[in-house]
Amino acid sequence: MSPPSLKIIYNKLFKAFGPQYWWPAKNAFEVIIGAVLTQNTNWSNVEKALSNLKGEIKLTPKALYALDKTHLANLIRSSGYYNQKAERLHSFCCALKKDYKFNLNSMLSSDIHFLRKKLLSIKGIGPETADSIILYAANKPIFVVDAYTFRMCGRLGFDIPRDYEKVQVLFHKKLPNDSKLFNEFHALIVRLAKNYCKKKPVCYGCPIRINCKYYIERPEKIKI
DNA sequence: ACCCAGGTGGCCC
DNA sequence: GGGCCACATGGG
Repeated sequence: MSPPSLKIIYNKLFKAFGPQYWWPAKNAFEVIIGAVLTQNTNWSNVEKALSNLKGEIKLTPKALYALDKTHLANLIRSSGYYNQKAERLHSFCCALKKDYKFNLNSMLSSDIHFLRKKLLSIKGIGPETADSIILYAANKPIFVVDAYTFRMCGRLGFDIPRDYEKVQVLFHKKLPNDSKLFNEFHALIVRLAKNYCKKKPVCYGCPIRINCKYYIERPEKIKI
């Protein structure tokens, strides 16, 4: 049995859940901060950290840069890994200051491939965080792969390794190069994961009928 | 008392 | 290039 097409999966998810209005932030810089804070972390913990941060400073690159790192770490404590994340937010601001004089718009309006390389060169920004920034802060078409994407692909029976770039190439190959579609699709996959397929082997009511047993029998491929 | 969450970098082989 | 580990909180 071959896995269904990605376009069909997208249509089913959209029909079931509707538009997701991502990213949950009110400007590009907030997207970036959220993207770093949510690394391997529950979003509700990130919201508390963001709210603390907003209570302390105006959310601009310059103001964040000026914040003492220990103080910053304390403010974002609820998001976990707070020392690392304070360091990561600071290094992003350093790069922005150094290469763009704190002008975020200038950075985000650069060429998509150049922007990705620039972001990946910043310590603490890996492929998923970089792509989230490109898609949700810069509004440029790139597909964001995450743990849920691997899980979904595994459970649907896609014959592909758990490899960020390879899965991304698959999505780019099978879908139109449309930032609006990439935006909704990634958000819908997160939505799907929050509603279904956590622990139960069969997810009743799941709009794309994921059956985890299918994957468990093929451990050499994408792990759940 | 576990287990998990919208990852990343460092170190080892 | 893959396999492990540290990083840490809050909710189920």
